[in-house]
Amino acid sequence: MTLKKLELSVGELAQRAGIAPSAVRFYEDQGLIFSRRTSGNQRRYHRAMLRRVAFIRASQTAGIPLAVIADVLSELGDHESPPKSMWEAASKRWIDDLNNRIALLENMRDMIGSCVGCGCLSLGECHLLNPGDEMNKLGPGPRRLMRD
Amino acid sequence: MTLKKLELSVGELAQRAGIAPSAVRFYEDQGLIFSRRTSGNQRRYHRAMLRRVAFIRASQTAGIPLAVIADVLSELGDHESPPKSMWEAASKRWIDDLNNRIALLENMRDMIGSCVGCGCLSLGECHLLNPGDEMNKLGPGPRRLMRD
DNA sequence: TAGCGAGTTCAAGTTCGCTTGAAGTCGCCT
DNA sequence: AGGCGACTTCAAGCGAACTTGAACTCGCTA
Repeated sequence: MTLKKLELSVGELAQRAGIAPSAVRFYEDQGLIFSRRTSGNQRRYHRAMLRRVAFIRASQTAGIPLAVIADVLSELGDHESPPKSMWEAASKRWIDDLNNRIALLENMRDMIGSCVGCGCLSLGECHLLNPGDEMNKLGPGPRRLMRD
Repeated sequence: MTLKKLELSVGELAQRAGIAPSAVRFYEDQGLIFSRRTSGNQRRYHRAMLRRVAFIRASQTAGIPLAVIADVLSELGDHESPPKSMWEAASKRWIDDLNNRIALLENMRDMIGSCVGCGCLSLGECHLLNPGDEMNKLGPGPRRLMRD
């Protein structure tokens, strides 16, 4: 019946993307998405923003901070057809990062697995708890799970 | 020459664990580690706390929030020989969680890999950006990368 | 025993990723 | 034309994980 809208209000985008309207505005403030305004100053989002939000959420799920997502997204630009080379570079960045994070988690998991039942928190022979500085090097600062 | 100390001050523990003294105190406030006090009210940590801090940092690196770490650690208790069954349960919890997170990251990576060069942020055929609700289901709330 | 680097507490500040609230405006349906 | 739900901005608040600063005390060394 109704024909497919190509512009969405904040509330519509929010609902269809599965996030709160406040989050949509927040993302726009942060330069992650953009909109045009109606004569009455209301936001109107192109349907493409749905995909952009999906990309943002997916990236977040992988633990990538908004600032980094914004960075990649801004390199992609506001235009409709982003340069392929840019997207390739961004993808490489993502993948390298994801691979690092996956490796870390796998190490954790395997170490914990080998720990089961050893009671190692009070004994001395666990290689999770005596990792020879490996872990210390990897996560020194505050909540820096990733990035540079 | 000097014999191995079995108690460490805040600063010593901090340095040897590779974190700031303020972080050490913070962890103690949060019940992640504990100490005895000297007659002059200064903290003295048992060497075992080094391992505990290593464990905390390792867990954090895997993206596990302090509250959860504290939870597991408190179940393990302050005593020297934690019940094996408890440690097994905790390990299972960790491993399940890690496996979930690893799967998520691998999906992300593979999707991005298959995206290289497709320019999909503006085109319509990318399965990263049109994941059929998969991703939306997985990461709906704010920064909830994990937990329950 | 004096000095001073390291320790103490407590309150406030910081970043991230939003949410909430107040005060007011828009736009669509009847 | 009126009504009311959805929109607007701006400021403040929140929880996690710490850091910073002020004001003061300890404890080891010379």
